[in-house]
Amino acid sequence: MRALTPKGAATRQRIVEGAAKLIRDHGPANVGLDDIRAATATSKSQLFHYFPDGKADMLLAVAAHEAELVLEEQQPYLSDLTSWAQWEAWRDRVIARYAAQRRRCPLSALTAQLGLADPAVEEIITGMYARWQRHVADGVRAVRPDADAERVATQLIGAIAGGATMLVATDDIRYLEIGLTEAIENLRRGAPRAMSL
Amino acid sequence: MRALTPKGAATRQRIVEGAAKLIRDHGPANVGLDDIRAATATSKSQLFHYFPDGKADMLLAVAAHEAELVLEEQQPYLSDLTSWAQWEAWRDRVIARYAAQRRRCPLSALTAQLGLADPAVEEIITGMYARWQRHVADGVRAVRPDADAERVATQLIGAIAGGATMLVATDDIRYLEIGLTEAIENLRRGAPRAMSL
DNA sequence: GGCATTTTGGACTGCACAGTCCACTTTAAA
DNA sequence: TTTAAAGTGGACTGTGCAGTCCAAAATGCC
Repeated sequence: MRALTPKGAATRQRIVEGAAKLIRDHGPANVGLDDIRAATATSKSQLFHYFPDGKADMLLAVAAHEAELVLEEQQPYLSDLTSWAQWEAWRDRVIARYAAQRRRCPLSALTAQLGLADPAVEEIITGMYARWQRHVADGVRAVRPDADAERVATQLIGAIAGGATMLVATDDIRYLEIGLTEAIENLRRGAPRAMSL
Repeated sequence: MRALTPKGAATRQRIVEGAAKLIRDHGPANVGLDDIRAATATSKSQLFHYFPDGKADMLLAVAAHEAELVLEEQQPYLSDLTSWAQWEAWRDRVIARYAAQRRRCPLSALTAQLGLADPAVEEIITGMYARWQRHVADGVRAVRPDADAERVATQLIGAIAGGATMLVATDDIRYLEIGLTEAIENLRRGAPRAMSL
């Protein structure tokens, strides 16, 4: 797998992006290797050349790719939540992104397909959430140094996850709008300290 | 499909419950009709006798069954959120239920498998959430008549959905604990009115 | 230019698994 | 007790699709 020539790397990239698009459009369950082959102008042997462990291997690469996009699409705000204005811009970006995507959440579809049992999948997902939450916690510390940043960040990530889940389930963006808005509002007006459950 | 004798109804029920258990344990993708046949002591012809449209038909019945359970397991609290003590008992029940289930969320797994494209699946899911949210909104009106009950209920359902999603993704119950606790706390101390986004 | 390695084409294999078929048995109503 | 309908058993079929194989072409290195 090492020693990829530029040409090879380009092909591999083409496969990942082509597969990602197909999966976004039709769902992982409805996309076969032949579809990917056709959409990316490749042959069966190429697919297995770049992903020796087969389809699972490939979907894993697609999942990693999608996870990366999730965070990238929140930039530059996510890395710079240093003012309430930035927080609002971030919130609007997140809501707009999910509103555009509607029910098509490639990442949740992929993980459901691959199964969290696979440690590699789990690593991708938990890693992404960890980075996401770290950025948010940094932002909390910037605007509310007295707050329990980790707790607030946990609440915020949970609100987004819930909004996304409900969006997929009911095609209604309000769960995300309300959940995220209230959570930020909550942070803004008070400063929740660690408390017992 | 009408004219089910008691024996037939029992068999059908046995199939649904047996399939539900298998799916909870192994995930819908890893359960075939032969597994269900073996686990429920039935034959292929019985499966298709009771579910003429095949596997999808059967998984639909399983999904409806699981959706029913989700609400039932929150009773009697969910229908009687008339005091803060009841609210806390409800919260504890919800958290305990998900803590016990850990990553195995049969409903999300099933819907991911069946796809929300199917109107029958969507009906089951949206119907369940609608009933859930209605109960919660009733509870809000009982303890905070001045609050925007629908908005608060939306926030609460979103927090639970997010907690469940993060539990599946990261095997960490704190998202649910914190999200639900903060949302209730938020309701308790203030009374959010409708506000512009 | 020549040799090794990477990249590519596409036919072929294997099988898991949903779905079919028909014969047999049990149930229940008249 | 007869008989029509519901219930049951299990072998069989068809196929969609992941994965294999080998041979040919392009590429890179000395």
